[in-house]
Order: sequence, then structure tokens, then C-alpha cells
Amino acid sequence: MTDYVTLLKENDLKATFQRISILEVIDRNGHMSVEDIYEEVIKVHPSISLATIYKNIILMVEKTVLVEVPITGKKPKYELSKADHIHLVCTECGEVEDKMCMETTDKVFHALSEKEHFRLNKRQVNLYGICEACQEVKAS
Amino acid sequence: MTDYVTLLKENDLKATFQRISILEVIDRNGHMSVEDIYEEVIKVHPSISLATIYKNIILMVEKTVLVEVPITGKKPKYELSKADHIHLVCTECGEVEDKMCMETTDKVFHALSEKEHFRLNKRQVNLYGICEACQEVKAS
DNA sequence: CTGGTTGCAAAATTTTTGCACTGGT
DNA sequence: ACCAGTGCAAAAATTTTGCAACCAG
Repeated sequence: MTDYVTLLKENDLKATFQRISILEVIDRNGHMSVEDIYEEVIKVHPSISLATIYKNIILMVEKTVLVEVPITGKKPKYELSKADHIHLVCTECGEVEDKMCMETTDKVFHALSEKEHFRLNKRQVNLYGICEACQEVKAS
Repeated sequence: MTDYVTLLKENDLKATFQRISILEVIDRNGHMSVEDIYEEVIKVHPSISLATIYKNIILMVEKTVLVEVPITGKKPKYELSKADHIHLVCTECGEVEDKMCMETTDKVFHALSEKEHFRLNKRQVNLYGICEACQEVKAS
């Protein structure tokens, strides 16, 4: 995804420089907190206000351009909307990695929902642990 | 679990009645935000301070007596530590229900972690949708 | 043009902290 | 009796809001 203008317009949002910058930095970094986004965007667009970041994140989450990823013990992060996936969350460095492989688990989730008469809408899987890079650092 | 005193002492925490009250209301209600806990505890123990609730939740999460359950678009909730399970989160009424049935998904999670050389520690599955009760209300 | 968007500053909310006092062990 | 734990009030951090100026369509 590089055509943020189209993405925004498709979702009834004006393509302002501020919004495009927010999408760019999130796309580049994968998963970012509000503060992370602010610090990155300000490098490119120094006059942007934190309030604008907040307003736009809320708006873009409503419009489902962005998805909030809540993380145990941390501020939530935001990512671009994409197919459902698993998050590998490193508790050492904080990095979040996406893994697209929910076919098997999805079957379980749907079976469970059916059994419980629960109208399933969204799945969210976070696996917490230590990523390969951080294991190596600790070993040395 | 009703012996909160033992639970606390086993985790090097003094068994104050503020802490016992916090554990009681969480046990009774299942999943509660800081504010929920405060509002319930204050009924039993009107002089308790919100700061005490915060301090104790942070402490009990560190000691793994409590677990933080982050939820998309909401304040995190807290539950008593127990075997890993799936959360059914109703986006209408906010209720969270536990389902103990992660045998199949656990295999997938472990296989994925092994493949990625990720040292898996904790699994967290939230399914968002509409619970049976809320479906009935909407239908009528 | 014009209605949505921005930046700023102020307000509201949420969480943390310092400290004298209290209460479990 | 000791020291962790408490309550309070103040501080810090985070998020929201109102509004005049601005700009994308």
C-alpha cells in the first residue's frame, strides 16, 4: 500500500498532508503508539499538533483505515487494516510482528462462537514472548 | 478461590482488607476496569483511596495474582490469574466471558513460535462480537 | 466557496507520587 | 515494634475540547 490518498478518499476522509504522514509512518514501522506516531510525523511535518494526531487516529479507527492493537501493560499500538493475523509481541524490545496464519485457529474460533451463540466479529491473537534477536542479546 | 489471605501471603503481599476486597470484587464480577473495581470496593470500604486501588493492581499484576486483559477501544480489565483461556468480548454490553478451550489453538501457537524461534510465554485470545443476550435485545 | 480539518491553548481525565500516619505480622 | 501499606492531596501524564484560521475538493 502506497496510495494513501485513495485509501483516505475511499473512506470519506480528505487527503490532508497530516493524514498521509500518519499513514506513511505507520506503514513504515508496522505498529506504533500515539506517541511513537507523533515523534515520527513531527520530523517530516514539525508543526503538526498532537491533538491532530489524536483526532485522526480516532477517526481513522472509526473508518477502519487503522486498527487498534491493545497490548498487555503498554499503550495500545495502531496498524493499517489488513487480513486477520497473529501478533508476536516481544516483551523485551516491544517489537510486534505479524504472522498470517489463522486458518486453523479460525475454525476453532468459529466453532466456539457457534456453540455459544456468539455473533463473532473480530479475532485478536497476541502471543507474548521473546523474539529471536532479543534471545541472542541475552545469551551473549 | 475464596482464600484470598493465603493467595496474598503466598505472593509476599500483606493481607490487608483493601487487597482482599479488591480480589473479592474481581472474583465476583470476573473482569473489571480500575474504575469498576473502585466503585465496587468503595461500597464495602468507603474510605479506600483510588490511589490504593492503582498501587495494588500494579503490584498484584507484578506478582501475577492478577492479569491485565487489554481490550480494543476500552480501558483494560483485570481478572484473577487462571489457566489460559479465550475471552469472548461483547461489543454491545462490554461483558467478557471466559472459555477454557485452547488445546487446539495452543498447538498452532507453539508450532508457529517454534518455527519463528520465538520463546513463547503467554497467549492472549480475544474474540469480539455480540453475545446471545444482546442479540435477543436487538431482535425485539 | 465552504465545510471539514488544523493548531493552539485550555480543560478534563487518568495515573503517579510524596509523605505522614496506620495496621499486619 | 517494624516496615509495608494506606489515604490524602498535589503533581504529572494523557486525552479531549472549543474555536479561529486554513485548505482540500
